[in-house]
Parts: sequence; structure tokens; C-alpha cells
Amino acid sequence: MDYNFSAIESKWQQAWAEQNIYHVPNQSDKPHFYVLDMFPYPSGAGLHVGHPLGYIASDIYARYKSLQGFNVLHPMGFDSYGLPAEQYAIQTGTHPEKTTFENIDRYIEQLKKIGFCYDWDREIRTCDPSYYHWTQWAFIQMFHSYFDPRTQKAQPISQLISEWEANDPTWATLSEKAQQERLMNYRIAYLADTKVNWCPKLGTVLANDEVSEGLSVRGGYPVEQRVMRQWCLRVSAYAGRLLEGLDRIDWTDSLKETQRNWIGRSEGAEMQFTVKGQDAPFTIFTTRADTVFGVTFMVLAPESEYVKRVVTDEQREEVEAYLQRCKSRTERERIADRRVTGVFTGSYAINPLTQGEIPIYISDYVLAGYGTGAIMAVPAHDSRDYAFARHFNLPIIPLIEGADVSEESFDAKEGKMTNSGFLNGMEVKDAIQAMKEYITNTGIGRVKINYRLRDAIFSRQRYWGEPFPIYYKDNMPYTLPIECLPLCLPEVSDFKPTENGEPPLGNATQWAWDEVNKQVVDKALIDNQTIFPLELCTMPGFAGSSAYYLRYMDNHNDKALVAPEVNAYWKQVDLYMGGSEHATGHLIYSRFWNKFLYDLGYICEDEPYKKLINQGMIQGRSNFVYRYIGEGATGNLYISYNLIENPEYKGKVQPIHVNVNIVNNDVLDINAFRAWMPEYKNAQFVFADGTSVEDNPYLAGEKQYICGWAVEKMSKSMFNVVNPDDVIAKYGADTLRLYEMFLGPLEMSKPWDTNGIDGVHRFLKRLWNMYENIVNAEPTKEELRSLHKLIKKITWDIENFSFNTSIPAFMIAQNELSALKCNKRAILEQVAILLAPYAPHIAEEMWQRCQAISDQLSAISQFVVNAEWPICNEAYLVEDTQKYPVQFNGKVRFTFECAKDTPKEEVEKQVLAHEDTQKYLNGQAPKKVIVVPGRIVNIVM
RNA sequence: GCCGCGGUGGUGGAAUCGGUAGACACGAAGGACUUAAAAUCCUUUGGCCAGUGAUGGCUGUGCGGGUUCAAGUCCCGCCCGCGGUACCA
Repeated sequence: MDYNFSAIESKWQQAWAEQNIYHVPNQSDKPHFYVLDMFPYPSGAGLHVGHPLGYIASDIYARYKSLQGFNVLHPMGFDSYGLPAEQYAIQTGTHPEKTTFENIDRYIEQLKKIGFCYDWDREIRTCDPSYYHWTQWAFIQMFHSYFDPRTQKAQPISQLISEWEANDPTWATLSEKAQQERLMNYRIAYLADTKVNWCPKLGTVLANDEVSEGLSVRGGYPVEQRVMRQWCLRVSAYAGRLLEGLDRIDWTDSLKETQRNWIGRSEGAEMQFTVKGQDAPFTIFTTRADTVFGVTFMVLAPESEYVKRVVTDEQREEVEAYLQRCKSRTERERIADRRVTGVFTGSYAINPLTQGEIPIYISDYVLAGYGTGAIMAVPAHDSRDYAFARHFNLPIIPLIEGADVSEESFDAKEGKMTNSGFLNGMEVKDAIQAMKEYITNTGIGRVKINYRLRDAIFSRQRYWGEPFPIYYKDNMPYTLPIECLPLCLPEVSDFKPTENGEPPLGNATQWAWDEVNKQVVDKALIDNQTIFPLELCTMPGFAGSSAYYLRYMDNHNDKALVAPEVNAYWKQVDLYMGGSEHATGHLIYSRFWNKFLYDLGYICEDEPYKKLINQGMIQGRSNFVYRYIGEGATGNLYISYNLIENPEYKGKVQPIHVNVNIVNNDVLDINAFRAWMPEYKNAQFVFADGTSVEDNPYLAGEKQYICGWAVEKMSKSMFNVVNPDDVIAKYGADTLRLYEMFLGPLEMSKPWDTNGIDGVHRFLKRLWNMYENIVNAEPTKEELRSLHKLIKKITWDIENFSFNTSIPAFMIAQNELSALKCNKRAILEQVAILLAPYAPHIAEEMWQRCQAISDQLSAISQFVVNAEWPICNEAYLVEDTQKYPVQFNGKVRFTFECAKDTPKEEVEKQVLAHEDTQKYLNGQAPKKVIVVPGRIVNIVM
């Protein structure tokens, strides 16, 4: 009986679809469980074998949970707004929607072939108006809310207004515009002039997590700083809760640590310094209040508001020149150039403790966006201040006994204070505390907690994104009425920015809001009386992905993001699977968004993702051929990898990437290579055995050309992309699923190496053959032991996400059962259930074969998904005897077997009496004998 | 620089609580079947040494120390690789 995987897989995929067996109801007597994959951006390249790794793992878990009797929500959708489709549109004129939909179709087709148990009825697409309706809705909620620091919660902004109406007499005197401007400082979604990351090449601003080392993450284009009026989300207000919430969720330590660093809490003090000859003080932030006695200068960020207050007339020209220079440099230039720069303002501050006069400088090593944009510099104990002091020849006063600051600063927070007035003799830790108390009591400062986390810039000057439900009246933004949502993305004549530099939506003609008739109208009608311009920016990529998990719960609901009773049933994601690259982007924004909706009472859980697992990346494994470039080279001769270190070839070959799909176990398919590209048509080879002739076709099969290999990123240009469709065509989806798990631990990154897939495929074939003549007979003790060992192992593995160790367990069980010639339904049926999460198609077929001879066939268990997960009966695992490895001084010399429950003393007695023991003791008396019952015996001589 | 993760045969990896290191596969070598190939099956396979052989001995988890009857696993000090982050005061 052949294992015809393609017939089996298409048969069951069709049957499952027809019976709709993966449909998930929103009410059930069963306990609920929510397994979520990070939804993909549907790129034009389609899926490669790296993408499904996490999906397979979560699919195994989801199937396992259903077999255990849970009602499992396991949906899939598409993060379908984004730059690539729009860039493609600009180049080719193809509408991004067309490209996106085609890519989605391809993704769905590929995903369906792998046999996931998704409920496709719950599919969502972020670019679908019925979906972004709720993205826009959430934005409007944020616009009309503020964060109350007293309760640490978002509240309707109407509460703030009532408070002002009652307690603040100035409020009523303000014009409507002035009132709106004041409210803007409190809204959770607000417009502000902010220093943004502007990417000229992409023509848009980017969030901090979309920029890495001064380049855009997408495309790698330079990014510069600009001040622009943009929509922002007040994520920073939630910094404390985002940090503290990490303690209550089951994520990996490394991911939590990344988020903690990104949020960057630091506890310190704000202190006031007066400027000599001025009344108004300025405020700095420091975590080292204990070092005030060592402050020898002050530094302001170039963008600091204090700058204009302290610059003296003599210094004005020099300062202006410096500010101009800072402005013209991009972030990347600043990072690359680490030279110390700065300029003296001409003013002096007064040290509140020593009353000493200290010069005030401006330098770009101080950031405007952190703390107060001003610092007190303590060169003895901060390496940056030290470098600055050395450059400008400023004094350096050590404050810790024994600290040598002649070469570098002493940054460690340890030692005894000196030169520090009343702090002298204290340990640094105590001194920090004492100084905090001092400044609080004297009123020169206060204890303050600062966060690194910044507000998220929420505007993008792009077409292919969610439109803002915003129109402008007298330059102030107003939200569309909720009942008018969704505001659909308009058609445009051109996807590029307009001639006068407006975002692409400036090209739309139907893009104005009629306040009276509550509809979108032609922008030629704008009169700023009843018809107003609509916002031209769109939302960023993370808008649609921030609350998508909630929408899956109730994706057909057109009255709410999610109905309260449905949310109350599913609550939150129990298991979230995805890449760790989203640690500082999506996973922060999503938690923020969720907390906001929670504050307003729309959902019932404060955290979206209870448990999170990061699957590792699948890297590419590239193959190389080695072109001979030595003397007499024709450019047409290729040397086998095993020979390239030989003296005659060493240093005379050039490695060339070769398509991994024409290489099998590192052996090149010669004919396929010649057909691959015209330049290789007449390729000649020096084969592994050192010969180069293959004119005798009878010998040709014997000749092998060995390719070299390397682990690299999976990419088209390295010809190392492996498509799951090809693997499925050759081996079947079940083999693909098993092999992806077999490759190694889920969370580790590893190269895709097709060497080895045959082993997994052969295992399935062997297992398959055991299901040929199934009989209804009583299983033996040995058979039951094998089965229950497997049940125990697989259950443990799935609970612990150790999927890679399950495949060997199945192989061992198969070996044991086949050695026992087991063909009993009672055993094989259970094995099929255990295998079902991993290899659902073959398991279904095996299950059906068992059911065909069963006398207990019932309607409920017609598919293996409706079966029950087996429970391990430990009684079958009990062995009659116990084997003890016997060590002498820690080295195992022989094994000793005795009855299971032999007492410790008896084991010791028997081992000592053993003839081998006498041999190894060699006449010596043992000093000590250690018996660990059920484990080991160690004899110390 | 800082934070996190990792380093085990020719390869992927296993060893889940400190208790027989190398499970299970791949590859390789040899053999069976075959006109031949594919497929399948069997045997061997960390290294070194001794022995015709069964077998025995030594060595071995990046390096150097330590704790322990016993260390891949725990502790201290390094080296290397990968990922994240960076003038955050």
C-alpha cells in the first residue's frame, strides 16, 4: 500500500471544508481557548518555508486543545495596508488594492495546502472598510479621551471640560479655538508640532520603532529630523502601566526585558538651577542627585526652550551657527560622528548647594525629548560629561574616595562620598536617598520618574492606509460622527504626493466633508461654512494590527468592535505566537490600545496576550559552486567543493550562489544547472573524485559535484528561498509540518536545511504501512507500554512547546510497535489521535481506517478532531525490574539489574557482592557507597 | 558600551530534577535484493589506543578554575557567535 500523500491530503482538506469542521461558535458549554498567530503582511514573494514555522506550532497547540475538549478560537487574517504595495503602485500604476488582494489569494491558497485548522469564516483584512471602521472608531475614542494621572486611566474628555467649567474661571472666557487648543494638550490622540523622523525617499514620517540607526527599517533609506504638525498617540501616559503589566503576563524574560528597556523607567530628581542675573530658574533631570557637589557646568539640548533665555549678546552669533549646524545634520550623521561638539551660551548658573557659578553650554549630546532637555554635568562620574569637560577644558571634581578620574570617568554607583559637604562618608546608594530628601525638603527640586518611551507619531503621508475620520474647521480638527463610519479610502489619480507637496490623498477629488448632510463630497465645494477639508494623512501600519485580535472574536458585527458578551466569553488571547522583532513596535502599541479600550470599559481584560511564544527565524542555507579563475581559466569550469583547498585550486576559485532547489544533499544536479541559466549551458566540472570527464554516460551517474554551503538570510538574491508548495508537492504537507518541527527547538533560529526531510518522510511511510491490516484484538502489555509512553511524552511536549522532541518519540514508538508486529486497533487508533495535531491528514486517514473496523462508530467521532485526547495510564509504564548504572569514582563500569522495589540497603548489598564489583575494587575497600533509588549507584574508592 | 540568547560528533539536534553524554534523524561506509537504477531492508559510525576477535582502556559537551560521591547541567573568571538597543543624564 503506497503512501499517496497528495491524494490523502486533498481528500481530507476537501472533506473538512465541506463539513465545516473548523467552524468555531461564540457560545459553547466547553471551556474557551484562544490561539493566535501574528497575521502576515501579504508580500508579493508569497510564503517561504520560514513563515509557517510559528503557524505549525500554534496549529499543533490549537488542535491539541480541541482534542482536550476546548472550544478553540484559531483565526487567520491579513495585515494588508502597507508600503510595498504602494511603492509598487507608484512604479507601475497598479492599484494597491489589486496587488494586495492577489497576494492575499496566493497566501490563502498556500496556507490552505498546509492544513491549518483556521476558521476561515473569521478572516479579517485591515484594508477592508468593515474592519477599519473600528480602527477609525478607536481613534475617535482616543481623540475624545484624556489620561487622568490621578487614576492612571483614560477618561472621556467631557469630564475634564466639566471640571474646568466648575473650577477654572478662565475656561469660559476662551474662544472655541483657544479651548480646542488647550484640550489638544490632553487628548490621547492629539495633533502636535513634533520633531519627527522624516524619510524623504518614502515621502513620509516614521515612528521610532520604524527607524534603525538612522535608516528606515523598510527599504533602508536615510531618515532626517523635521518639525511637523502630526497626529500622535499619548502612549507615554501609559508607560507606568505598560511596565507594571509585564509582571502579570507569561512572556519570555528576554521579550519582557526588551520592552522594559524600551519603556526605560528611571527614577531620579528634577532640580531647579537659577541663572545668574535672572529670576526664573530652569529645571534639569538627574538620576544622580548625590553628585550635585561635582557639577562643573550645565548643558542644554540645542532645541531646548531655555536656549533663548540664556544666550548672551556676545555669544549669540556663535550659538546661532552651532544651532544651524545641528539642524542640518541627519540622525545618521550624528550617530556616525561621535566627536564632542558644543557652544558656550555666555551665562552662568548657580549651584544650589555650593552657590558656585557654573557655565551653561549647548550640546547635541543632550536630547530635547528626554527629561527636561537640560542636564547638570558631573564629568567625574559620567563618561559623556567627562568627554565634554576634557574637550572644553572644564574642571573635573571627583566625589568618591579613591576614584581615579585622570583617564576616564568613574561611572559606577559605588564607594564612599567625598568633596560633597553633608554627604561625605556616605555610600553612594545612601547619598542618593539623602540628597533626594534634602532637595524635597528645601524645595529646590522633587523626586521624579522619567520614561524613555515616547508618544507614537500616528500620521503617514501615504495613500495605502486608513483615512483619519477627521475634518478641519478653522484649522482645528473635528471628528466625523460615529454613525458615519467607515470613512472609505477615496480613489486618487496618482499615488504620489501632489505637486505642492501634499500627501497623496491631496489628489482625491471626492475628499471634503459636508457637515450638514453628513457625507463625503467633492472638494471643489469646500466653503469652510458647512463643507470642510478632510485630513490628507493616513494611519500607520500598527493602527490596524493593534486591536485585530478583538475583531476575530466577532468579525461580522457591524454595531461594535466586539460585542460585550462575546468579549466576555473569549476574554483575551491565551497563546500568541510570533516573531520577537515586534517587541518594541506592535507588542507595545497593541498593549497600549488594549489598555485604552479597557479603561473606557469596551473590553474586559487589561492585557491582550496572556502567554506569548516567539518562534525563531528560519534562515536560508545557500549553496555554492566554485568557478575556476586560475591560469587558463575559461570561466566555464567548476570545481567540486571538496577539492577547493587542494594546492592546484586554492585561491583560484570564485564561489557563486546556486539555486538550492537544484541541489540535493549538497550534490548538484548537473543537467538542471546547465539548464538553469544560459551562462551555465556549457559548464564543465571537476567532480568530487578529481576527474573531469563525463563523456561516458554510463559513468555519468557515478560522478558527483559537491556544492559548498553557508547560512544566510533567506532571500531571492542568494537563490536560497524554499517555497512550501514545492516541499508539499514532493513530500506532502504532513511531512513539511513534521519536518519544520523536527528541525530544532521552536524558539531558536535555525537554517532551513532540506537534508534530513527524507528521514521524516520515511517515518511516515513506515507508520502508514502499519495501518494496512488492522484487527480488533487485545493489545499486549508491551504494546500498551509503548503506547502509554508515547501518550505521556507527547502530552508533556505539547504542554511545554517542545515540539521537536515529539517526532523522535513517534519514531521510537513506530519502531517498537513495528518490532512487535502490532496491528491492533486499540493501539493504532490512539496513535492516530496523538499524531493528529502534528500531521492531521495522514492521521485522519489512519483514524478512519481504525473506525472502519470499529464496533463503536458514532456520529460524533467521524473525524479525528472530534476524538478525545488519550490519557496516560502510569500502570502500563511500570517495569518489573530496575537497572542501575554502577559507577566507580563517577565512572560507569557496568549495569546491575534487580527487582523494582529492592530497598536501598539491599541494592547496596547486592552490588557490593557482584562479581564485577570485586573486579573493579581490585582488593580495595570502598570508602563510601551512594545509592540513589531508581537512579544510580556510585562506589567511592 | 549595555541587555538578552547561544556554543555538544561530519550535520540538525537529544539528555525535561545534578545521576549511563551523543537519543532520534541526516550524511557516510559496507552488505542484501536488482540486468541496472530507484525504492526498501540489514550492519557499522564521537576521537584515540590495544586486540584476529568478542572486548578492554583512555579521552571527550568553547577555554581556565571551583563546588560535589557525581557537572553538558550549579558557581567564579574568560573567549567566540547571534539578536536587540544605544549619547536616556
